[in-house]
Amino acid sequence: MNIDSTDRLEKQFYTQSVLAVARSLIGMSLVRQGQDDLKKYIITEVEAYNGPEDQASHARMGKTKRNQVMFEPGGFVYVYLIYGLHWMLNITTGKGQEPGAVLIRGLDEVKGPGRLTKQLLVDRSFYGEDLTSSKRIWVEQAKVDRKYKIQTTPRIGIEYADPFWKLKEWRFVLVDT
DNA sequence: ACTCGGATTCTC
DNA sequence: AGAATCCGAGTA
Repeated sequence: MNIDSTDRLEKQFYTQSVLAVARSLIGMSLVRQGQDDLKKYIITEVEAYNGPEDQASHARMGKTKRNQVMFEPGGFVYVYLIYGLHWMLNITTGKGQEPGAVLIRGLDEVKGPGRLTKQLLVDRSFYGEDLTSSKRIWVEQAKVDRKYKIQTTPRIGIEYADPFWKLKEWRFVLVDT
């Protein structure tokens, strides 16, 4: 089997709206190719962060050194360090006009955005990685048959945002049925 | 140059 | 409930 699976998601998937991408990523496989091992993890929890008007998003202050990849067309990795301790893994979305990113918060084996980057060895070296061509990380359609529904809730850890944005149900969680 | 605080996790 | 621990962003 080809190591670079033909099931890899292509550019047009990521250039959809951030909400469409976030919802669709639930149940898909996050693939991590290491030195001599390839692992696939089902994505079970994500959050959508939208353009400058979203007062919970890093894009709220416009384009900066840290968030600049959010302003590119979708399909890139956006990683940043939070609390000086944890790397957050995001996937950028949109056509390039409107910044957007989906935070990967949980996998079937790994609960928590900080824990999963630690387990998958994702750090700042992944900033800007192209998911449509990377040799070490990408997303593909999961092959396993799994019955589930998608639950939505407000996003976690954004107490700084005003209620209008804090209350938006832009967190998506896989719930087995 | 200096301050502030965060899309979290672990331990007490 | 508090600590750990870094650096980007805002202010000047």
